[in-house]
Amino acid sequence: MNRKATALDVAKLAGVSRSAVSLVLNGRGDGNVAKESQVRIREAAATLNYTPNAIAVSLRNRRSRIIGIVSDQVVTSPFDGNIIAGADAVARSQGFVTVVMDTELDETRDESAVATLLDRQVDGLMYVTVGLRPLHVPLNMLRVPSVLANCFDDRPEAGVPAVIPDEVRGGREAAMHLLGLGHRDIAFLAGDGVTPAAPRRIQGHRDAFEAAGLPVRPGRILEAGWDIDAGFHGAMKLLDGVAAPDRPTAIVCANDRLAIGVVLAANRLGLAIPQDLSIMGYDDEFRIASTMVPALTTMALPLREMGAAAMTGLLRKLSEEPEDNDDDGGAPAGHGRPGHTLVPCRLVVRESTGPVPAGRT
Amino acid sequence: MNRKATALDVAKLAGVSRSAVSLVLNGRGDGNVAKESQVRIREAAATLNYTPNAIAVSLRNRRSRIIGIVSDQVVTSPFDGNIIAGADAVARSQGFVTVVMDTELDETRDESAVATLLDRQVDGLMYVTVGLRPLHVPLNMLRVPSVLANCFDDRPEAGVPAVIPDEVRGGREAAMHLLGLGHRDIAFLAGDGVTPAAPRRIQGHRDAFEAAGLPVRPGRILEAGWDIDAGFHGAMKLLDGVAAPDRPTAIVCANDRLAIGVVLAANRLGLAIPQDLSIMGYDDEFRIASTMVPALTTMALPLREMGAAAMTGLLRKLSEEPEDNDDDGGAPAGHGRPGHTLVPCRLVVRESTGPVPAGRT
DNA sequence: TTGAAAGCGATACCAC
DNA sequence: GTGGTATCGCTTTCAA
Repeated sequence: MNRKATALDVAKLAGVSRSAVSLVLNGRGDGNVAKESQVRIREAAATLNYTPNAIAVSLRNRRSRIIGIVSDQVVTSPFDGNIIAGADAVARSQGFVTVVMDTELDETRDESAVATLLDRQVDGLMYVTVGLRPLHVPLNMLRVPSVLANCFDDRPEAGVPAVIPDEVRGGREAAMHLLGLGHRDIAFLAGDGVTPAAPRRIQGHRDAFEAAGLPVRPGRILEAGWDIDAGFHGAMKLLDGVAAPDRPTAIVCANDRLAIGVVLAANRLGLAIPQDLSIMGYDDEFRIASTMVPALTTMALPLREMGAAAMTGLLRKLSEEPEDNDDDGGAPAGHGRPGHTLVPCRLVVRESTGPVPAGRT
Repeated sequence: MNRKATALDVAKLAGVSRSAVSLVLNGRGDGNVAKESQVRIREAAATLNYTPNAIAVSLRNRRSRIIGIVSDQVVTSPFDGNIIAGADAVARSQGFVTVVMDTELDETRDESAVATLLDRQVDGLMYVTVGLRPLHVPLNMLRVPSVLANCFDDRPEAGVPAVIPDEVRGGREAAMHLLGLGHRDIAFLAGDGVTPAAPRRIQGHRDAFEAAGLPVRPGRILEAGWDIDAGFHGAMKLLDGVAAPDRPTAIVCANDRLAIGVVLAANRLGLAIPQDLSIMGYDDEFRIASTMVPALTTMALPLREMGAAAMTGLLRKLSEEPEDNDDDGGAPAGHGRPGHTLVPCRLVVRESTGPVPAGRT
């Protein structure tokens, strides 16, 4: 195989001009090019294994059919990769290609990543983060249609639409699951107050109790961190040396890793799960929640759906305003703050939750 | 901000020709353009916020300074993302940009991903996989300089250099760590026989025993899978209902998730770690191994280094053969099979391993 | 129905 | 030292 064939090669082989080749291969042959020539052109293209040079096409058309994705650390961390998967699937299905640049959480690289992508003539941009968080949107993102996935503009007027999980509802439904199993004393191991996910999940938790007309016992909401050891120590604080009637009968964790820590603590204290203690995770982390012993009941983040929704909205905007710039950004479907699309989480019931122990209802 | 400035805009503003602009901005001004003009050109470029259109440059130069990375599922899975991080860091440091396409393990997308990247004029290609494995190299990869990271050509003549972890040595050093602590009865929970990582780690394990002149007890090597539940059940098989003298005093796991399962089993059986049982993981999975309770001693995969080594080799090849094609592929540094660069793993000692229990030496 | 020609934006050669 | 011009590969308009 030598250098790639060009449209000119195809034209020569088919005995026509470059224009004819272009027309036919872009589906605008009928009515412009003789049927016979069309066949010859297609044959020639096939034998030469011709695919148009995307660079030249981009230069000519001033559009590249590339969507640039800036990731804060989605690529390099173990989390949330499925947002990109969902986005990419939608893009591909519409003939777009995604290009991912990861800044590894270095905010000084934000603008340069966007600039690089813009220099490559991306038609649109998407910013994806690990974990829900406010984002200082790179200024240059406003130059092309853009969307945020798992993050939202930290400036009030929010010009860029955001697709985020409905964390409040997730927290609420997690609590409702346990409430429905008869639990009344439920603890919540939160992450930290820094990222907005934990507070929202807690908010939902409180909402559920309020709706049920039940009180949340004081000291039952612990800011613990996000990792296994944090879950372990949080659980020990709640359970170790505490008489049974004063122990929570269920613990909701702000993620699955915390839940692992809680299970480790329960094991060490000789508490059976879910007979003595129900445990819930959050995230449905891949091959963690489902393979834990016992398998974790958890609230699955709608990562794929978020990515797909964000990309769908972006591509819609692209096709609406083929060449223009700043539209007034009509609010996309969904509720919550304008410009924020909330995607619901999914309750996944497995083995780590069960009915409240007898005598604790 | 309107449309981007072009070289022509800069030229006009500075009162010179496009050629001068091009020369100056590419550092070839001295000796070609008057000092004075140079200053004016730079000023004009700055005020217009000019950056060259990368698409146009690529078309003209027939090189894009883009390295295409095809990932089997590195982006979308939680694993091995740091290979890409390491590769990207090296590429960026040399003025290259990486573009990642993830096939989500769909091999039918391999060729089309490569083709898409080739159409975009990538200067080189890298294929990255989750977990060490043989790869049926997409034919089109041979059209530009390429490299494999964490995988290797499944055809013997291996035209494409590969950078992979030294799994045999990793397994050996893991065993040596435990041997050094006095353990003599060490079990190995392997993944599956399908992926080459587990067999190689086992090989290293056996090598260490042989070098120490010690036997590996029969039944001590279990093919278990890769997940938490597999580790749990494997450990139960080794430990549950077995009299102390017949229990292994240490268990090496083929990854950290298995180790979590083993810890869960040990907890349930009332075995203290590491007093009664030492446990080792493998991978040093991010925020898993280090936050386990107890924190896991493990063999860290050199992901970043692998990515960096692969990219370094690729860029070197690019600069050596600026425009040509097929070189005869001199073997890169490293040992093992020619064209395979082995990167050593790193032993990380934490709390889950300790001296052999008294009486079991 | 077809082909010639004008760009898209930048680079590099070659006269001046 | 400088600016005109061909070229990269493709699309699209406009005459013939």
